[in-house]
Amino acid sequence: MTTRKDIAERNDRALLQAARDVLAEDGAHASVAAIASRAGVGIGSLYRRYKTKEELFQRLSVLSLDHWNEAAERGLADPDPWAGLAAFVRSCVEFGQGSLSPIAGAVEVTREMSAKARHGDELLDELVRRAREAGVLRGDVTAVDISLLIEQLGRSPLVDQLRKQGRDDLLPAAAEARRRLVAIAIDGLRPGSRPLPGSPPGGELFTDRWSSPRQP
Amino acid sequence: MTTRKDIAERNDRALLQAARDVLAEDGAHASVAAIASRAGVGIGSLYRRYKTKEELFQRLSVLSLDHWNEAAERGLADPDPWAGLAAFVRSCVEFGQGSLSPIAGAVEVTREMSAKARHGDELLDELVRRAREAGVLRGDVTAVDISLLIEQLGRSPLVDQLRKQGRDDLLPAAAEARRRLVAIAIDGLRPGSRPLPGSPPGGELFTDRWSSPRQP
DNA sequence: TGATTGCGGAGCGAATCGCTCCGCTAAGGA
DNA sequence: TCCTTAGCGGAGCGATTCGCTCCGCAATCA
Repeated sequence: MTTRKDIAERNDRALLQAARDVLAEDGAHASVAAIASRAGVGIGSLYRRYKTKEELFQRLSVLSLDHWNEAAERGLADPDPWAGLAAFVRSCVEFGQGSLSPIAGAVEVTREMSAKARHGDELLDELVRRAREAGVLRGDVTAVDISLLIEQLGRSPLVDQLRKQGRDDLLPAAAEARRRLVAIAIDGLRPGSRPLPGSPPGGELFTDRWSSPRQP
Repeated sequence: MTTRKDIAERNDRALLQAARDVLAEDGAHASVAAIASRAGVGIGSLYRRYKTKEELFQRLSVLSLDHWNEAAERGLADPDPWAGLAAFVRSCVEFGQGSLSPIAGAVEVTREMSAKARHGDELLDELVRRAREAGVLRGDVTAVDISLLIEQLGRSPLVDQLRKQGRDDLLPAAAEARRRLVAIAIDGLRPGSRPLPGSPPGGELFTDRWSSPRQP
């Protein structure tokens, strides 16, 4: 038997996942109608849970930060420094961290969010430091590089395109191709003799993500 | 002295580059007003050159396919198989091939475009075959994987976000960080003992990109 | 200098936006 | 079993943004 509460919880989860999907496809222009439709939920139901579009996006941001931190903790708990780091990256990519970059500069950043972001930075720094000391990470790869890698891999243009064309039959193949791509990119982090171009990016790029002022 | 013709040509180049930039940031929702504004050109001037928005996007697609094919020819001309492949990928990423995926399924695909796309597929296949036979490419990396890698790296979320926040001072650092990221991803293509997950994607995924029917 | 080219942007109708409100279905209580 | 009511879906609101047209005016050519 499905109680009211069950339906509500299922709808809420569907809404959050749909919001991530639509954000990944449409970026900052993602509309609430598209999110509700993707979730298979009426617009009215969305607005009973979230007073405004911004409130939904803030909730999404907090959940995303929580996932980042939990994944980093799990990675640190792994005795193998490389396995821990790789699992962290993979988890963040699969969660869809990268799809949130369009709203990172658009939502009001609460004190809670910037505190969690700061903590997440520290955890990633530790993951990187541990992997580098163990010699399983390219010496010139920084935490900023990994953060950007996660963001860059967050979207799946091919999956988006196929879905818009209604080629649902090819979606599994596309998802698998994407998984291979992520594996390739992660392998690029392992030690190699080829130096990366340019100087390592400073911390300013990283810590600024959730704390910089909104565009007026 | 700047003649009328000079101004027209400069404007046309600015429009095409602006279109790529805005497409990378806003995806399929990119507006002509945003493109013209980014190019520093009036909307009227844009519409004298291109009758409709679709015509601009088609021109962009053809230029993109041309660049792909020329970059692949240059890569094949390089006696070093790995250097040729890496230069091809880097050139396509820098050109912004990835930013066109939102319109690939939206514009009317002409016979000319699908012919060029088919030729581009053959060139990439040859680049991959050559590199693999030379032993400078992971044995389980396919042409599809490389095509997806180019598409995935085509956007630069961090640069977009910083620009929207008006942090132009950080743009050079962000661009450099992106260059490092591309280098990391390309390095992942080199031979390694770690097998990629899943089975190699079939050609259906690849050749379908510019030839599949439009969504009704 | 007069003719003319072509640039920039105000403004058009149409489409889409975020959001409100309400009829109606179906779960809960007796 | 039947009434109550929680809560879902979507029509429709005003505001905004869309693609695109048209024209006044500055700058170039003859």
